[in-house]
Amino acid sequence: MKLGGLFGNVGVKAPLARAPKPTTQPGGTSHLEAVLSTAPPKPGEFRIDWGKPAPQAVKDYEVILTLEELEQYLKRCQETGFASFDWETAPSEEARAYYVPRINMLTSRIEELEAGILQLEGKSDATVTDKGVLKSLKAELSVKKGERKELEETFSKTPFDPHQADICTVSISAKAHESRVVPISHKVGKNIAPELSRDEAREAVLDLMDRYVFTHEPTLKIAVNLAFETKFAARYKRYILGRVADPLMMWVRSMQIAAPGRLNSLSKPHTGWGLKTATKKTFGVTMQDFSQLLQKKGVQFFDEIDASTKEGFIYSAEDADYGLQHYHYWKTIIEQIPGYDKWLHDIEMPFMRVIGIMEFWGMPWNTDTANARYEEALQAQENASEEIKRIIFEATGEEVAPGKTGKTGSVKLALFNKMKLPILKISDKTGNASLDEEALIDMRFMLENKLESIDEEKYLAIPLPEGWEDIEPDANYGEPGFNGDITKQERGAIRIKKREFHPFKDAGIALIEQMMKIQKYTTLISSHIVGRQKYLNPFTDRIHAGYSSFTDTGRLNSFKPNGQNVPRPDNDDFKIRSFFAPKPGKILFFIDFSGFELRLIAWKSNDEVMIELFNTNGDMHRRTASALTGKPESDITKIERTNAKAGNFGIAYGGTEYALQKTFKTDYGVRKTLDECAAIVNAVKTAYPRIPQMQRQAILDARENGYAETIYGYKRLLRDINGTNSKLRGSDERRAGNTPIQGSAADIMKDCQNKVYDRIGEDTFKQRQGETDVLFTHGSIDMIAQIHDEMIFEMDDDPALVEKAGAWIKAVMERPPLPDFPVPVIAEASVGKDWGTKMDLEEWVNAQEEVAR
DNA sequence: CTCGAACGCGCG
DNA sequence: GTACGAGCGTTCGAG
Repeated sequence: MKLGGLFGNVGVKAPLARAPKPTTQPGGTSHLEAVLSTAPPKPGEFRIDWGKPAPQAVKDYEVILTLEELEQYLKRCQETGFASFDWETAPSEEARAYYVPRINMLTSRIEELEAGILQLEGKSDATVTDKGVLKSLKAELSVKKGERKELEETFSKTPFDPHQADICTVSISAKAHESRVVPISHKVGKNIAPELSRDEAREAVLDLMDRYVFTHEPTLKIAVNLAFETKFAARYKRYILGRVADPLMMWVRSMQIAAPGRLNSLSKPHTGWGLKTATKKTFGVTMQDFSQLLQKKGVQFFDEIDASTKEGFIYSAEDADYGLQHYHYWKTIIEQIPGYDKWLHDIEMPFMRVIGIMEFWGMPWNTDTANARYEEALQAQENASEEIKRIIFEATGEEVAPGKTGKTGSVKLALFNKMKLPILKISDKTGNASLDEEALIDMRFMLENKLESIDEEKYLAIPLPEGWEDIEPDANYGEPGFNGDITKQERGAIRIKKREFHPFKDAGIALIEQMMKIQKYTTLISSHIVGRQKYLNPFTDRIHAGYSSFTDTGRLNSFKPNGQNVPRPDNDDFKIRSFFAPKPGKILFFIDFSGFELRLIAWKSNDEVMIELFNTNGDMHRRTASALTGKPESDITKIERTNAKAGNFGIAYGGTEYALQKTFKTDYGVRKTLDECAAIVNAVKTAYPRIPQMQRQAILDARENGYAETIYGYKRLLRDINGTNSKLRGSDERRAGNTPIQGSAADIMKDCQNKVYDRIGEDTFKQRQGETDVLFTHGSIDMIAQIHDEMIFEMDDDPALVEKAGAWIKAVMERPPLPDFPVPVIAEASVGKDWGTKMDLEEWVNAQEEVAR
């Protein structure tokens, strides 16, 4: 690799071919690196000149207390082209009115209980009744203390929730080392525009920021953790448009590639790299600590300090200043990583706003439906548990505790030691018997077919030879029943045929049935009903899942709760998706990429067959089935198509026959031999010869580069691609094939969502300016979730609006991701009153028009 | 009593 | 030995 090619035309100060200066900057190993830099870079090694950040200057920090001054400073942002900004937030009046009395009530009850306990404990002639009362008082005290602690914690976190907090301070920086702080709603000291109410003042401040900065395309809006700033802007119906940057994203993404050793965690690369840490490590500056500041002032929330004094505003001022300084420094780093400046500015940093808006809206949740189904689910779980206890007791006389999973130690003991059911899978790490769905399916199959080992499955298809009744399969030469003419397979078949059923066959099968049920019920209840409802926001009646994009492929992930793994109705007895239902007057709109990854494989591999198929609206699964069976596509049965679908799907993962076999067993309920699965894998590779070719090429590229790359330039290091450990290397080879597909899908989805955010922001701004011809306004069309190849919107229940907006979104998604993209990209839209019942968009619009007539 | 590993299951 | 990516609840043993 040529250095010039790698670093070509980037705006760094020092020529890169020479050894970097000794430095204490991230990734810099000074002397060692200087020596090594004369050798060509190894795969995955980026020769970064970590440079030297500009030194700190005398600070120009001021408080702004009039709207006129604010306007002047925002004009200065337009002049410099930079607006680094930060919100400070504090609980809203509503939130305070909600939490404070509740906490106080708990406190007075706790005091009452403590007094009662003290009195009873002081009693020398305590009766049995007294002792009972004392015990119950202590129990209640412990409960109340727990409740208070939880409520206090929740209250203390309200500043992070735009539905329970307000912006109380804004800080803005147009240039490094200068910063302006705008106190809006502090309870002490001076605030901006004292003649206005605080809500009016906040509106006035945001209005200026909106007009001069957020909607001023060329001014670069900079915020560390832009998702947070976006959320609070959305609270006031403001959108951050045009050019944006998030320095946190810049330093994390830079180090992920160029200095992974500096990160605390490779899987969660942002951990321990917040603004304060990054500023210490990059500039050697210790910023003021937020909680220490509050503690020093003896207050709980930021709006309780006087931000009009130097000591009070310096904290906010620093955030905006260092945000900008980080931007300048890390820009010199990302420019040295090929493609990263563009990818970060065009895709990744603007996407932080999408994360913010999706976290802001969350998903509507119907508590009544959820509670009703929860009762049903608990009953089903209880029934399964009782059945497990009963079956094992009747079979063995043992009393077991099935727990919530039916797989506790006592159950395993009864299962394997008393009932002697076959052990199917053994864990590599602990040597314990596994009882996952696959193992249970195999166990049941063995009991049903008298197998002693799952390897005997292959004998079941062997026809029994003539006179098998008289043949003893295990007899030696000369012994009665010996027959030297039968094959090993026939011997196996006879052995099974003559065998008795397992003594606990029926009990075992019944037990397995219940174990499969209880595990599924427990997962549904714990993770998907209780585990979601506990995140219900009392101020919105919605569930606001968190999102992040620090995954290895660049995909989004979701947490607290995970909004991307809600069970599909076809795999969920309790229909949990139907709990997600908007209020009357609203509908949910779903739009998903059709066969997205397969289309990206067609692009990446340039496979003529796939390209032709997608361009002629052909059916890829049918085509694979045809290749597999040799039959014409018109004769392919549903089952044959399903088999092929599993094969097509698996190929993207670097598919093996073993994994395919398992997929068939657990997902499709079909038993297939390894040979059959290998035939399917082989059929796919033969039908689309460029796929394996592309995967081989991807491995070669990754070996040379040390990373895999996506369509718009995200890079994923593959540290073991040239390693000696064949298992790890194999994993990285499959990743090399898969990451450009999965990661490109993520890039394209982000780009689409960015465009939707922009559109909503533009229309919402226009509406505020008095324009009436607007469609995508905040509160009428809202992007509320993303599940990898699907976006979910909440919209007004207005067919004309849904149809128009749907068409626009569809068009955005169906744009070619690159010029001359070889296959069409297709998005399919549907509408539902809730997430559990969807209808095609067209169908729904027609039905609505029917109703209207 | 807390914490983390292992396991199992939900999604694309 | 047995596929890509992700989060979370339960169980169980270590500290």
